[in-house]
Amino acid sequence: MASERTKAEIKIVRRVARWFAGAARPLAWRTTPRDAYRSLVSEVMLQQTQVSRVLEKFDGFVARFPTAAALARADEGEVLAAWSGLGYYRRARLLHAAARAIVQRHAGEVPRSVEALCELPGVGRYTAGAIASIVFGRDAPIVDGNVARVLLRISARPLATDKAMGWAWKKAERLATLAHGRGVVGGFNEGLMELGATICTPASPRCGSCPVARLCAARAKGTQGSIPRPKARAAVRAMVCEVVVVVDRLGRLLVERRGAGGMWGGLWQAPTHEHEGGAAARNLSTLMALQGVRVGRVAMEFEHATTHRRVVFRVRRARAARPESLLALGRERRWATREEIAGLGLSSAQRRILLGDG
DNA sequence: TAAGCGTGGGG
DNA sequence: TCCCCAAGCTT
Repeated sequence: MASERTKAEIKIVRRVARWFAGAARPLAWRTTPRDAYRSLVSEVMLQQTQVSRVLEKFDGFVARFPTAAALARADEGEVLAAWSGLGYYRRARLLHAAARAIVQRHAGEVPRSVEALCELPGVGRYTAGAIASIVFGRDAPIVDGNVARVLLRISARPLATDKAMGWAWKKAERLATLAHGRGVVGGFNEGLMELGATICTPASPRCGSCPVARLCAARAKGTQGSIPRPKARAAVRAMVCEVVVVVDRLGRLLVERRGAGGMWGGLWQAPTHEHEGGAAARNLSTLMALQGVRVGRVAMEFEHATTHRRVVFRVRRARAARPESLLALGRERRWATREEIAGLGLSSAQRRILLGDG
């Protein structure tokens, strides 16, 4: 005999799955049948990233790397270039490592179990559950920001998303099992996310179009607008990037590769010196002067905001008299034409500086 | 555990 | 203009 809670949960499962069957947006990775590799790529791209941003990159990425084996064979530089502009670049390197693990440990086939998926680099509980349930129909829950928000509202729990993840996973687990028993776990899981992305949005949820509005406790109390509670704001640090765009006699530009860790890890840039600003700041123009480059006045300055930093880019231009003298110092450096630079992994700010885009 | 990691669009 | 964020993962 099902409890009242279970009866309500069964209704939620049925209505969300049925709604999604008719309301799913036709996205590039929603093929019939689903392809595990394409799902993996899309799920990693979608981590903390909006669908509209991913749509701009997904087709190009899977055209260039159509299988896990093809991705595994690629250089890391190629992968970062294909990821260029998407942000959170560590994901690209982890996805590359995941493809190599799939080739080495799973004969080139994306594994089907949550446990095996979780062992892949860059694949956590959410991504593993999404692939296991949506592609392979396994009994696995998923909780992302959308799902957490929808479940908090349905249960009228006034918590911040990040404080409610333990509760949300338990709730999602019960729901997923009920959905699995009815053969709709993938459609239910993805439907819950789709509901959060398109109807149960953070601001101004469209309850009039929601398939579970009559089962929603927050809706009944009118509190959906204040659930979830806002998260604590991340501290934002100020930073200055002193950049010199150096040109040689052939019109090529000097570029260097950033170290693997930290912000924009592994990406290419015009020679850049970062500091926190203020009186103690060393200046890249001084460093370049020591290397025989005469640096002009600031030619371009702009601000670039990230989640944790507010970065001022201060760009100077210079002409190299002895180009070879610049290559040995510090980071990996090379001279490159504009066409070559366009094919490198660049942050959006450096793309703007080096190529004038954006 | 909490901090670190990007981006461009929307309110 | 400014602040919020969006299909998280790693260390």
